Amino acid sequence: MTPVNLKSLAKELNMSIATVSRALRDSHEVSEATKQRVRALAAARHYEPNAYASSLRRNISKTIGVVIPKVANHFFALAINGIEEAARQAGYHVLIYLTHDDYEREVSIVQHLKGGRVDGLLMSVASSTQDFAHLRGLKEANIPIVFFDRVCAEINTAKVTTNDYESGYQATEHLIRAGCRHIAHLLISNNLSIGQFRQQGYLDALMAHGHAPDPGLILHGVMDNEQNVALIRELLLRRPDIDGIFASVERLAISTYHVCKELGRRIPEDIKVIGFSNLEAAALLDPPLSTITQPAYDIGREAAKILLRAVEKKKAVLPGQSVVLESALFARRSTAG
Amino acid sequence: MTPVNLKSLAKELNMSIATVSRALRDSHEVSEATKQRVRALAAARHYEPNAYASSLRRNISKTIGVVIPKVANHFFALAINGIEEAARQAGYHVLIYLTHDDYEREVSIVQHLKGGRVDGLLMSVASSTQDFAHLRGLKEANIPIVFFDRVCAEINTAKVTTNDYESGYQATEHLIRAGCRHIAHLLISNNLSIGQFRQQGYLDALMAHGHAPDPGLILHGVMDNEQNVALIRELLLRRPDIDGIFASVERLAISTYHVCKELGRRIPEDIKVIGFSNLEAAALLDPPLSTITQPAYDIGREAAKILLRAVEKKKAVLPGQSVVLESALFARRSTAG
DNA sequence: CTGTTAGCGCGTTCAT
DNA sequence: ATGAACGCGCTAACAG
Repeated sequence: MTPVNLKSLAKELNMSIATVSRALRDSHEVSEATKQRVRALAAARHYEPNAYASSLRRNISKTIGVVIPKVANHFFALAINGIEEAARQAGYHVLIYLTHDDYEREVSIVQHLKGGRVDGLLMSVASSTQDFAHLRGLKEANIPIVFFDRVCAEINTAKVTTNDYESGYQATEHLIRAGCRHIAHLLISNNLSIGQFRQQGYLDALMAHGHAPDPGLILHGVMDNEQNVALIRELLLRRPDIDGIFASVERLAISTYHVCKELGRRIPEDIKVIGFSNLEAAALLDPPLSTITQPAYDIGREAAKILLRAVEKKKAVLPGQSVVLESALFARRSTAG
Repeated sequence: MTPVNLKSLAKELNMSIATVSRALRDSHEVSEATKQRVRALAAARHYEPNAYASSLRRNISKTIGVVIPKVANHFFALAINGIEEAARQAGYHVLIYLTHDDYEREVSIVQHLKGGRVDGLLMSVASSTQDFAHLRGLKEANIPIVFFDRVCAEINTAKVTTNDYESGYQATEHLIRAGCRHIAHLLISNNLSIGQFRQQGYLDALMAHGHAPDPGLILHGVMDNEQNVALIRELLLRRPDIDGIFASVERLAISTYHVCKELGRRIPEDIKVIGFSNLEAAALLDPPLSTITQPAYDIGREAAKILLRAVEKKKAVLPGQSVVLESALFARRSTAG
């Protein structure tokens, strides 16, 4: 099995390696006749350039890395879809890394990536991440980074998010208008900016409509879903006055459904529910779940395009622009007045 | 910004590049003292080896490619999760490529990958793929491949699937036992083996219980979901005797729900439904959807492990072993007797 | 237009 | 136990 590379092609064609290389890259400084011969043989031999040799020489990998907490989550799956699309169109490859929301793993991944395996990085930070030293080093490594959805405020670079504050406000206002007087807010307890924005929207909407925020109505969920179910059950039993729930995370909305069924609390008659969710089947739930749905595909695509633009220009540092795409509110029977 | 590489480290330590390289690779032919010094400086300078130089030299990329139709699908998302886990544990990187069930794209991707960018390939073939020439070339390129879920029978290599025939049989039998007399089967019309296996299970189950298979009850869906809804509507109107539906694909099951609601056909009173689905929220649908659920994470993980074992052994060709994992049937209210 | 030469950063000889 | 030298496959600078 003789290897098919520039050298073997050049030998068979009786020309230099450089000429073959130029011909295949369609250089203007090579005759059309030569190009034809080279291309013909390359096709016949099924020549494929060695990506690593090329990367090493040009110091460009034509690869971007995507670091996300998880992939078994409709939001991230759709985002990857958008990222892959943008990357493919630009001739880039996509490396996937999952942090599982683990800080150590995130650090390890990012550290490794500084070795030059990727030309740029797309990232949604892990919820457990608080120290961002590992991200600062990227600038020195000449690797631009674009955050999407779960951004890191401390790093000055491009960010693509959704209008989380407004969405939280709208969701809460929607419940208020549907007649809810005691609206609980379920969120995952971490230091992610999106959670904070959504919560602030919730709080401000309450205030704007003359409802006094009640700390006892805010439930901080955890990673383990079993525990969340227990926490929600406890909350609903402790506060039977709750007549509305705004879940900041899809999983908490789903768990709310389970608990309500268990406790015999009817949705939406007893409690109205709305949640952040990208669940396709939300409309088919029993009852249908009202949702705030993020344009996940567009977020991924937009973030990738911004990154690739920077990569092409060899800009290691991106301007701290913040692109905000809008989520959509789908009111369904779960919040019917 | 002086680059941090073996050369710069060697210069600063007053030793040769070779020694630094050996020390970092923990070679036994270098003194412990030297190792300490090298490692200390490498850590201080945040040295990361250049993956491409290493790959070029060793002819090993420590990277596997995953080629799948889509990622915004719970099955594939979970599979990637399993793949990434196995890869990470073995120190491998994961490149993702989406075919969108397009044959041309699949060929283009596979062709490109022959350039040596990956050490191995995991693949679920596109539904439109009929010619497998592009896959045969992989053996010459020394790239082992493992198929999962959507396998290619014509290529002799390892495959990881679920027991699709048995699942189709069980699903149908479940409907029969629930009292259904006219069971329709919805599948996506393509040449994928899984669809054929599931259909055969359906047919055999009917026969085994004395039901004569009726071609008029088998609906071949298409890619476009709008059309599927129309086709299902037409089928239910044309055959009001249908009292059971076995959907071979999640999306068709969901569409069935929509059509039934539209036509006022109650589930499960009028029609009982069961479908292949990895939808987490299936239990919360209205009414709950009975499902055949594949162990997607395990499929991905298992496939990756088999591939990585071959990669480590530099085996370009894998024995044609077929690993079959079992799906689980979750009977819910949608098929209640 | 084409050939020669010189690396990219690393791992592996072969010396010593 | 360490260093010098070569080459993986490719691209770019410089000749001619």
